[in-house]
Amino acid sequence: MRLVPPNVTIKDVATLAGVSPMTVSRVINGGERVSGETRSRVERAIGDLGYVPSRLARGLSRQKTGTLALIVPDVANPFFTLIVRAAEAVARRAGYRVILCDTWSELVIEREVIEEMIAHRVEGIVIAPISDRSRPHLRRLARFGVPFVLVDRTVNGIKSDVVCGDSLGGANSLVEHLISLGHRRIGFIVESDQVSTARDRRRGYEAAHRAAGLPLDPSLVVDATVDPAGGLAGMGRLLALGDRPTAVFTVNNLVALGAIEAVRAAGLAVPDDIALVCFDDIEYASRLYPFLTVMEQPAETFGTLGAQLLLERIDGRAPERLRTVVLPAHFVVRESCGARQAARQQAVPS
Amino acid sequence: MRLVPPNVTIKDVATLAGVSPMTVSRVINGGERVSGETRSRVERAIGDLGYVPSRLARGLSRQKTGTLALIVPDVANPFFTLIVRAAEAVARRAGYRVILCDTWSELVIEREVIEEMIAHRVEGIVIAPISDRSRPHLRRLARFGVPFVLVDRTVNGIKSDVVCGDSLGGANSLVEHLISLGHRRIGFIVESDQVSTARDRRRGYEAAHRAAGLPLDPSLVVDATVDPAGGLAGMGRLLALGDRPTAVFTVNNLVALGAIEAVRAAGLAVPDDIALVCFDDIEYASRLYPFLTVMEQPAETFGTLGAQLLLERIDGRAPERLRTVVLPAHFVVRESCGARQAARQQAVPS
DNA sequence: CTGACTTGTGGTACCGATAACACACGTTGA
DNA sequence: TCAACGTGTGTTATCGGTACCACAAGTCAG
Repeated sequence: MRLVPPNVTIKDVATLAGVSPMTVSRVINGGERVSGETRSRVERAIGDLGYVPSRLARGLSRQKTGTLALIVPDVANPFFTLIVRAAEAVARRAGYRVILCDTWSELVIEREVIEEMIAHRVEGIVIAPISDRSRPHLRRLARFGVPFVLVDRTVNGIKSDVVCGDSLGGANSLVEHLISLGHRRIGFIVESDQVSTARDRRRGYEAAHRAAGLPLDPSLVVDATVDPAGGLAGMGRLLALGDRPTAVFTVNNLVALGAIEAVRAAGLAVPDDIALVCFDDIEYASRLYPFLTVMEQPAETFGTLGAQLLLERIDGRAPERLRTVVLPAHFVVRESCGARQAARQQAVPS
Repeated sequence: MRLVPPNVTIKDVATLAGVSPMTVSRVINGGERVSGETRSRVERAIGDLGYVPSRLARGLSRQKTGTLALIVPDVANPFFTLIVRAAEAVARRAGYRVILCDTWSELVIEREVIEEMIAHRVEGIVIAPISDRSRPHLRRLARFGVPFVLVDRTVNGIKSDVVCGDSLGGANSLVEHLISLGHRRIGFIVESDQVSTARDRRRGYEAAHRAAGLPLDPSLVVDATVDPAGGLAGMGRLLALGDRPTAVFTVNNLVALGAIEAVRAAGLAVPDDIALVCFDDIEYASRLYPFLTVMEQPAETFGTLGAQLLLERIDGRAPERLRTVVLPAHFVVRESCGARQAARQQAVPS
């Protein structure tokens, strides 16, 4: 097993097959008029030399790379992982290669990554942006004429195709549910208003209160980072309130995990002392222990649709106007909200 | 906000700045002898035109891309997700860009992806291969002189740097633990012997039996796919045995989830009727519900070390000989093995 | 029989950058 | 005063492909 002599090029193949590079190129790219005999001679040469055409050269001369980028704030977040897989599958089936980028929810990295993708001359991008502060990065994409689709989050001041969930309606339903269970002081652990989903869920939270004629107590709404640590801290602050909430809504599942830890650390229990609901499911956790009452979003569909809209835009199959797809969320009642417990107690009156 | 005229090139910048393209190139790449005045003129031109150098062209002319690939069988598996994040962080800090590829545990896709990465002229690859059947793909990498590091799994017949866990020792400890709890019939749900980790864990399972003088019953070892569905099916078969096991060891965490479902579906409980242990933790699930007794592997370290070994190899800083790093696993006792329950009963004798 | 058309192939320029060398200027020291 | 050198910049060729046109040979209709 000899090492391939550094860089077999199309010329080497051409020489060995006794044809011009142009003919080799035709064989590689299929179709085109090449006689069967020549074709097989070239194919043999390719095999013998172990030739793999350079995407760099091809991209440069064709002026297109056949590559898309997929940018998310956190691949380790199961929600984004699902989006990524689905989008990649669609892109691959359409013959595109996909570069996956993780911004770690850091603006600086997001900027670098986007710049990098422009440099790579990707033909389009599916991106779950970090927040409204991503605006300059997206503007830059627009300036370069790189088509992009926003998934999960919109960005103020950016017009583009969008696939997102019904954060407002979903939050409204979750909080409504808590209210219907008799809760009057409902905490909300949420991230910065710079993130569209946080903003919308906050509006849903407020709408549900107004609809029920409940007052809005600002001290019940706390800001946090979107991870278990944020949930831990956020719930800590809520529990420290003089008049603490009897139920809490967290902006997503990871925050909920931290919140539960805080409740337990305080010697309390979910849902007995604090009822809990949140957005997004954690598939693996729910299989092991179907506990969290959640507003489940169809993550794969975000990815699938995002990629499809992008492909249509790239191919020019898309309509002129920009499209916004809002996917409904699915309410899953389990233990953490206390509804089942309440039902059981009702069924067996003491 | 005007659209950038299609493709600003180094020539456009040169013209606007009144210099040659070569000088622009010098400015872009820092260092080099360029007068301060010229430099700032060029920089202004770059800014005005919104110029971003093409990586394609640069890669082609420099004959190196500054890009690494990261290939895993399943990004949605939390274990691989952690590896990916860690490896990417290391590579990024070293100034490399990273292309992440998911093979979906399918050989065909793995082959395509590897071919694709050769075409992209990546400078090195960190790969968690699918199984021994990945051998031809890796051979091809070797043939092309693309350095690669195997993580998590080795491949028969492939020599390279490797970072893996102590599957043999870990499995041995897990099974030993079950035996020490009094179990005599211990099931094992595992994937094909073509996967090195499965092979090693099987050897550990057998070693523990031999050390304890227990017989090996082949009917207790069942093959399954490495996901919850596999666990469900595998446990189903074990439960159907006339003389069913009292404890089960599953090859990883996802399989364990399915196995638990099967136990529950049969109207039984873990650990009361069936004790359960497995490899790999699921961070999010364990936070919510610290239930599974696991052999936890330092996933991030797999990624960090894998990337480091690769970078050293690329830079020629690595020693001639190939290195194999075996990372110890960490035994975490929780509820699913029944040890705590046993301890409690012992503490409070009836 | 001839001109138009098809088929298979080659030649040349070019995609956008950089490597390697060339060269026009000071500077400097003997 | 002049050779040797350093500095800043330009020229040319090249990386590995493909687009576009040219062209020879064969086919076909009128």
